[in-house]
Amino acid sequence: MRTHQLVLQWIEGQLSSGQLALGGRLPAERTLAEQLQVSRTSVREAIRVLEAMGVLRAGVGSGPEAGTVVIADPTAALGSALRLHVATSHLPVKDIVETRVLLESWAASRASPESPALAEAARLLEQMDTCAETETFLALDVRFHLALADAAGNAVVSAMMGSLREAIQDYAGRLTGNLPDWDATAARLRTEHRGILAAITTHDGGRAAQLVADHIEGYYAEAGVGSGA
Amino acid sequence: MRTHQLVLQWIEGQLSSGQLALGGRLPAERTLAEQLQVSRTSVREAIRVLEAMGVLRAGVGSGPEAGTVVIADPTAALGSALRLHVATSHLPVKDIVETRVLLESWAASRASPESPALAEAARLLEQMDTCAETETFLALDVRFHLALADAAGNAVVSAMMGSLREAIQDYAGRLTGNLPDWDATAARLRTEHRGILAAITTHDGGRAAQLVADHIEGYYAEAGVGSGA
DNA sequence: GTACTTGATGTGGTTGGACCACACGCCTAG
DNA sequence: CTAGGCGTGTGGTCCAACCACATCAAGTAC
Repeated sequence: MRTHQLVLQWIEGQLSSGQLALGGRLPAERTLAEQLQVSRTSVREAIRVLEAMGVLRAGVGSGPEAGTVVIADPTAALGSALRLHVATSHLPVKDIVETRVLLESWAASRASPESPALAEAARLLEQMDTCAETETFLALDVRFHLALADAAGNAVVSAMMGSLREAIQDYAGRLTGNLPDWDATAARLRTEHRGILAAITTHDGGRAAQLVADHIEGYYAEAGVGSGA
Repeated sequence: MRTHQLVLQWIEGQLSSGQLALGGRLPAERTLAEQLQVSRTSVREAIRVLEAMGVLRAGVGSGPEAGTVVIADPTAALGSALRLHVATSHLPVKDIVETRVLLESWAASRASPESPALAEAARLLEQMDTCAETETFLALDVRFHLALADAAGNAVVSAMMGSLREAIQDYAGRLTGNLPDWDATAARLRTEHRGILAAITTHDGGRAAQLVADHIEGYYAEAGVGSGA
């Protein structure tokens, strides 16, 4: 057992037992090193790993923002992991898109019309109507789809959706340049978004799922996947 | 930008550009530190992160097994990340099981009867028939379900399935103790497994998906979820 | 009395150097 | 030709020191 793994186990134990909860602060690195009878180096390596997994956040200085505190950002961990494995060409982009369709369709079919996340999605749609710049539109589009996923009320699906999005963010951004007529595409996206929202609010989960699948696959098809770009 | 993140970027760049591929070896820590003009500590922190994400594997000593080599184990990264966030009570086990049902049902509906993974699944079923010990049976059961997921041919879904399984492994193991009659349960599981495999080989994806969903949910229901255990 | 300056304190961030355990492969003694 | 030992290179660990930063308290000027 390597030393930093010992520290990892200790911290995970503190988390499991509830002695270290969300928002809680880890002892200072030097203090923790002395407590566990290991070097500060090993403590830092463990903290780095947990930081990469979205469990901790390290802040320098003094005061409430400083120190190493417990956060909960599953998306960060899954996202960078997926991105890295895409970089090694061992997770095809095709599979990521396919998985996203699967998760988001399911989320749409399960989304509750009364969910606050769905209200947020509706607000985002309104903002997209009065939005001219492509970049802003795309940012709102991302948030709309994430809100849609949240509306299903499954934290794991939400986290995975967010991480999938993050993993192919650069890729999707490049695709936008392939579109022949952005204004026409944006108009179509707006219409489809409204259709999805309408299907959910009328409790037609099956139709919502189908619309989401068509929406995503249609975009990637138009933006060049499969057409040589 | 913190120093170790610089190293992370460099390595990710090498991976993206293909100059560092699966099985390739990273320069020695001391060498890399000199190349990038950073301390060995920072290099090591970056390597730790990538190791936790299943991208690198560090080995001491000399020879082919030594050094820091590129691997591809997306499951490890996603699994430990999910497990940690379950520990912080921010990913309910219920959501994990629900997601597993979703992914595995989809995989069953998409599984190709000619897939090598499906043949592997069939072999595992035969072994389970001639298996007496509970522990061995459960180990084979895990491998059967993972093989089922692989048969869909989507690397992302496979990785996520594996990581979900890993994240709740301890939890599921504890559940087994709640079963009133293990032999009866094992017999039922065997029958259901065969039914799933039969549905796939007869190209009845819809039925396979439904059987998988019933199979998983039935097990958790019997083992105590929702019945106070 | 109030407002500003200044220093003490504590945090993570980074570095260089040192030593250890390990595994391989050469090289020598038999 | 064989068997053992030693050199070399790898990651693993630890230490001591220094830096940058943020806060807070004491002190000072007004």
